[in-house]
Amino acid sequence: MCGMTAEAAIGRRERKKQATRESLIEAAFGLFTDKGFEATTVEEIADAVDVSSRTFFRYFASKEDVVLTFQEEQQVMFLELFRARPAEEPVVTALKRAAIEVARACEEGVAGFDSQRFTCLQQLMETSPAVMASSLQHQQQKQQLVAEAVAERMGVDPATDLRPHVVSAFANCGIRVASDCWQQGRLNGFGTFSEAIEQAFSLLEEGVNYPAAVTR
Amino acid sequence: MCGMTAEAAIGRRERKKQATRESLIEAAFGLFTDKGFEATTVEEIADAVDVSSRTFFRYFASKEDVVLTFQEEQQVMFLELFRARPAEEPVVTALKRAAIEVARACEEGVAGFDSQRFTCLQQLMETSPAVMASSLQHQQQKQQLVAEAVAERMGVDPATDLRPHVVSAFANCGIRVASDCWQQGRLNGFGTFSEAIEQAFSLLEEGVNYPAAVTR
DNA sequence: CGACACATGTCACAACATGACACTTTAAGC
DNA sequence: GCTTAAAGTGTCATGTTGTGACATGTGTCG
Repeated sequence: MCGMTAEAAIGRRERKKQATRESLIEAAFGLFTDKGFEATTVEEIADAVDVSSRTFFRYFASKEDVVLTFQEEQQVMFLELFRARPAEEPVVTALKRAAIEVARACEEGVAGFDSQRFTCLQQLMETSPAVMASSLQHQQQKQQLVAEAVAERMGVDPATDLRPHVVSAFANCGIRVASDCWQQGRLNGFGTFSEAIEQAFSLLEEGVNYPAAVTR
Repeated sequence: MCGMTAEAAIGRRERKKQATRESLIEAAFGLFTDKGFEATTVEEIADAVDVSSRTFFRYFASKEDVVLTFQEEQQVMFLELFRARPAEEPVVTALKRAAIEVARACEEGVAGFDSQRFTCLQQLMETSPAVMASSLQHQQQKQQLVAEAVAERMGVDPATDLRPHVVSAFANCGIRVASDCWQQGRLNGFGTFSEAIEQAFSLLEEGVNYPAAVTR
């Protein structure tokens, strides 16, 4: 540990790769913010970083893929936090706490979590159907991992028990709904994203099978 | 009502349009089933019906759009059935019953609901990410309508209350999870799609905030 | 230094999607 | 019935996404 950072430990080639990758993301987010998602072409992004379009597709499978980078990081963090929750906590409560922590990180912009990009991603999803679609799909795909973690915590077999899948799907939904409603300025009074998440998951904790006449 | 069907009441032009549209769907599903979604080109579909590719895009906004036709119908039926549920039923219960009815219709192939196409759609979603993505997006989009119906039933304002949105999102999830797990042959013993739906929604009715040790 | 692996550029190409314009069929008015 | 407007379709051109093949440089390691 002679003061070498992890960055310096790896070779120049790897460093360059990371650099162009990061540059591409940076350029992409910039252009998307300025001109919108569909209006900016892959060629423009590549040109901005001075690489060929072909190279862009060696880093990202599609134009959508660039913006999902961020979501991927969120997902990883979420899963880690969830696994770290104390075992005594009921499942949904643990999921809620984990989700809130991620939301906070996004808001405050902790360690690599750029809050500006977070906002940008939210807006892109609203304005661009393509981004929305791939975001949903990505989340859906990652949901499988959450289901496994949930099953482990519950001590049941995810291959035969429906419950962990249902729970993880609902967690997904909670986050999505909170995000949507927060974006649209719903939630009378509540401002932050994490508060929206809190609210959505609390409903799930309490149960949602409301009778026809709702008074509370 | 001199024996004229609704079909004959409209003009020849409209009839032809419906015919080509239906033919396109038919041809598309056939080719998708045979060769898979990505492997069949729009041109092939168009050729099969003897129209130009350009015409295809006058009927459907995209290749994905063809397969979503069916999902759209399901959605419409679901909303109708939900609205028709007795007011005394708790919300989630009503959603469950409606979902089960739709599932039954798909299985049995009632009135325009071809059970073969239903199966095909399910498989396409599993095998083709593009289909999955657009399906998710379509469902997400239609969820707004369900939220409004839920809000109406609950007697609350969807613009300021988070609950109807959460509930409709969860309903969506329930259907999705049931579909996925049913496809993958999970659900020890339970065979039909409607039974899977039943199971998923029942969990939601009962509440899902399970403690760490699950015994039941 | 020299051999090798890897990243990138260039070229070619297929498929999706859309705009513009011309042509035919259908519907509607007199 | 004839005319005229509207709607559907075909053809052509074009832009963008995404991928395969091959050549060329640049980094890595012995």
